[in-house]
Amino acid sequence: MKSVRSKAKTSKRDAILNAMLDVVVERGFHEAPMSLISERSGASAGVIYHYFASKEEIFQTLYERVLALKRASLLEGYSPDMDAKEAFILVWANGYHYHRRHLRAMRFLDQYETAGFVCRPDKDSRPNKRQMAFERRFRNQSKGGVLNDLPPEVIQDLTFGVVARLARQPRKLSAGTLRKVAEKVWEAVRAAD
Amino acid sequence: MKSVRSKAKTSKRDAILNAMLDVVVERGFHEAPMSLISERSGASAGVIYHYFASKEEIFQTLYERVLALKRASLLEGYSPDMDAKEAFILVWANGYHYHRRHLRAMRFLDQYETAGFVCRPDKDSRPNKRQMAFERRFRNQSKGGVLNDLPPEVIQDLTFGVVARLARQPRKLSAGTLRKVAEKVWEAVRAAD
Amino acid sequence: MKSVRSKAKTSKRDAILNAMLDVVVERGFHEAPMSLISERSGASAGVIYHYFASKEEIFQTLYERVLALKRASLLEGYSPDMDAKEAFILVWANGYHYHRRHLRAMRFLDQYETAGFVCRPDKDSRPNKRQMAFERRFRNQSKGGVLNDLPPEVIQDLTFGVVARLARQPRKLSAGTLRKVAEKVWEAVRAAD
Amino acid sequence: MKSVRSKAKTSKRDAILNAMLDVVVERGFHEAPMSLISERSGASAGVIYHYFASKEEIFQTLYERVLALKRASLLEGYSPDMDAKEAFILVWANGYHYHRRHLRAMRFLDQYETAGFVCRPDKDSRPNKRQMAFERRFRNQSKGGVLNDLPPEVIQDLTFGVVARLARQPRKLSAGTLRKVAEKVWEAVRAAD
DNA sequence: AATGAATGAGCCTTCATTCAT
DNA sequence: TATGAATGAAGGCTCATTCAT
Repeated sequence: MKSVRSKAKTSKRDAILNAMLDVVVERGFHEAPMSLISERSGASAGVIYHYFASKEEIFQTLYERVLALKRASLLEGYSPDMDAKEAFILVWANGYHYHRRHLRAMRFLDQYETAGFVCRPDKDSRPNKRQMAFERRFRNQSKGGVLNDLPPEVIQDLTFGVVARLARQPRKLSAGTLRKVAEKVWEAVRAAD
Repeated sequence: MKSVRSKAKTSKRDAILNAMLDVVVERGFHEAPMSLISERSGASAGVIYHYFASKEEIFQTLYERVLALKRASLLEGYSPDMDAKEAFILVWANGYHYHRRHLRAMRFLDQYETAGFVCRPDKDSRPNKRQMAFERRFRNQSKGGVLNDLPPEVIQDLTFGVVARLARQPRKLSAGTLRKVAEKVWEAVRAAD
Repeated sequence: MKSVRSKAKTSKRDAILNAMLDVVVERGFHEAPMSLISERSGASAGVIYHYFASKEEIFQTLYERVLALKRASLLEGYSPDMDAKEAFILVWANGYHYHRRHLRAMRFLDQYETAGFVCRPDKDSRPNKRQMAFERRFRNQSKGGVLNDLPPEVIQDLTFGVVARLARQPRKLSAGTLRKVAEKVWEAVRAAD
Repeated sequence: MKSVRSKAKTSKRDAILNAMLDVVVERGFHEAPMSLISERSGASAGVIYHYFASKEEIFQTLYERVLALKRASLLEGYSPDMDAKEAFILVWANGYHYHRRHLRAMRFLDQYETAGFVCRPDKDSRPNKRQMAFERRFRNQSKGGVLNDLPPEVIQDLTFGVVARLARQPRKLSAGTLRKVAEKVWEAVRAAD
């Protein structure tokens, strides 16, 4: 009994979040009235406020959920034993595929961020050990990492920035092209020999 | 005086456009009520509709104006005699500086586009001869250009995509760093020897 | 209680319609702002749009409701056995009294029609058998009826047109006068002996 | 010079009145914005207020002008020597033709009156001698006139009311029909022998 | 948990009118 | 006389949110 109930609960909450995601992606932040969320999610105007304190909170929740998703699966298949270049290419391609699989969520992120919402620094993102080890390896040469000494935001942009935008393109890149691009990017950010 | 009148006229129209640009950049498309535009521009709620048919038209006008600006100044200082690499770096840096000088306008563009407004293909953008010559030079190797054969959207992203995002970063890059990044990018997109 | 709710619901909808009727009659179509309807009906500005899609729709609904009312009660007391003249006088007087009882509704109708609103032909007005029999009897002599051969619109005007306008006069006619007028009208439209 | 000027003046004033008449007839009192009057009349928004103190005054002026027109030509062709019945029929038919010739003006009148505008009793309508003589003749029998003793508003309605409505019908009545109707009406209102 | 009627501030826009020129 | 930019008070309508049920 309980589980059924709490499942229904969960699924209604999710329905609301999903409806909001869809609507924002399809129509933009403006033109995302609660009435539409209500209609699409199947939740009445009233209950929505049982699950969320305000419209803002739905955005916030969605934002955090999407961010969390994003952090999750980049390191799939990675092991510290791998050659640095191969590791980079793997993670980069992971990023590409991840973005393509979650295009709607990514577009929501875009909107959320460009629309100027306050993006409070993501508190839940304590990197786990694996992630920390990865980050320690892929940092500037001067800090003992395998990357060159361009400023971090530049590195960030050349790597994840590029992949994020490529993934948004309508045409999917072939595995071969993807690898070629990854190699070019690697050349741009790797430490000099 | 006619000039006074027409100047006042022009400036009020401009004041409206500028107010809208500012407000959208500062607060997003949502939360850009006409009342605020009115207040900031110094134009009464009523006159705005003397200059523009609707809020939408203000957006549209702004969008076109910003696009036109953007097209304008990339090739400054470029001459066909220049070495390809140097030319690339020059234009790339032009892009960087241009974006930084017009950050607000660029942010508006971002918003306009990510917010899902219909972006009708820019009809006024007939490239002039100089631009066409430039484009002929900087195209894929297989088409006789100086760039490698990665797909155009990839090239686009590696070059202008990167520069656009870097320019949005809060910290301004030094001339040295800028040049270094440009060189890396150039290595990524240039045709193989 | 369900009945309470649905009653409240109904009565609020009705309150809106009544308020609109009153306001339009008292002040005309122009000068019938929604704010006043809201105030008079006791419905907030917002809920009105819960019951009606637009101001126009209120007009439309009112118009149809009034038309339906009008069709209802002309033949009260009429029986085919009655002498034609007496029948005519009865129905004519029915019309008079009906109009006087629903003066406000009739004035609304006047306004609606003279103000140039589109009056789509009243679809719900299928005459029942009794009405059809009546109409068959009271038609032109050449078609087997008891009326003379003046064109239908003239007949219409001499009978219902006259009664409608008389009913709008401030002073109520006495039963005697009413009968006298009805007889005069009957003389004007009856078939020659 | 002067005459030219004052003629232009007059014609602009008239243009405004005519534009208003047209617009009100075509679109109703609501939806008759000054901007449209300005456009249709060729007078700028500003000058209109040189000729009229307010929108209301335009209505008022128009109303009085139309009323005056109406009074003007009913007695054309009438002479006291005529037989009462013939006189009645003549004047009645005059009314018919007059209304048909000035349908737009009449519709304006309808609108003005049904829209509930205050209709101050028409002060300029001092009947001239001829009119007074006519009215003295066509009054109740008990007051020495040639009409029966139905109440004045009833008489009014049976005569002018009927003719006014008939004239608004799309189809024009033939001279023959017109005469027949006039005779019927005459029978309804004339004094008993 | 859930409904959906209700609220009322606020949104975009219109429009009668004024006023500098 | 004439212009038309400017004003600002509504106007119709939307929408996040609340609340009785």
